[in-house]
Amino acid sequence: MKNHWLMKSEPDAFSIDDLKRKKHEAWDGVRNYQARNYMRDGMRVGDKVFFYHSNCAEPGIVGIAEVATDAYPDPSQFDPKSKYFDAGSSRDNPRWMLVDVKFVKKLKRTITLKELQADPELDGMVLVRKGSRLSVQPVEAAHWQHILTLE
DNA sequence: GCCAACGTTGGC
DNA sequence: GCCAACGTTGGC
Repeated sequence: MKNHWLMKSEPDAFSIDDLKRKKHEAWDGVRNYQARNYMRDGMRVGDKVFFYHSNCAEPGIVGIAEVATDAYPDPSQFDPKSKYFDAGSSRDNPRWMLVDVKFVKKLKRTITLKELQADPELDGMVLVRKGSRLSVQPVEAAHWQHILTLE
């Protein structure tokens, strides 16, 4: 049984169009343990991912991606020049893991946060929980299916 | 740009 | 182990 996920990205930094162009992307820079754990322990190659635009004029789900690799150490944690450098991590015992994702499709329209919040079918979804900031989060199968019907 | 909510750090 | 201070996320 495959799991479903949602991953947030700021479109100014990396948008669904960037993923479409590059086809494939290492999801680096996650520095939250819960999000890391989902990538490291929960994700399997082939799992589907909602691509979500955050911190922008119209936050919402804009596309679908797919987990393309197993988890491996995020290279940026070892790079002193990277803003994601973590002096507390070592190659022997890396703190941060990531997966690569690949482009599947761009939705015909943005399914906005506003409509997701207003939809009673999505009660309890991590994304719409008050104060939820997780940038990598699981999506229940029923919620996934329902959201697909909204496109 | 503001600020509420949350996670992390570090003093004690 | 508590909790205040700080930094970050992300909607608005």
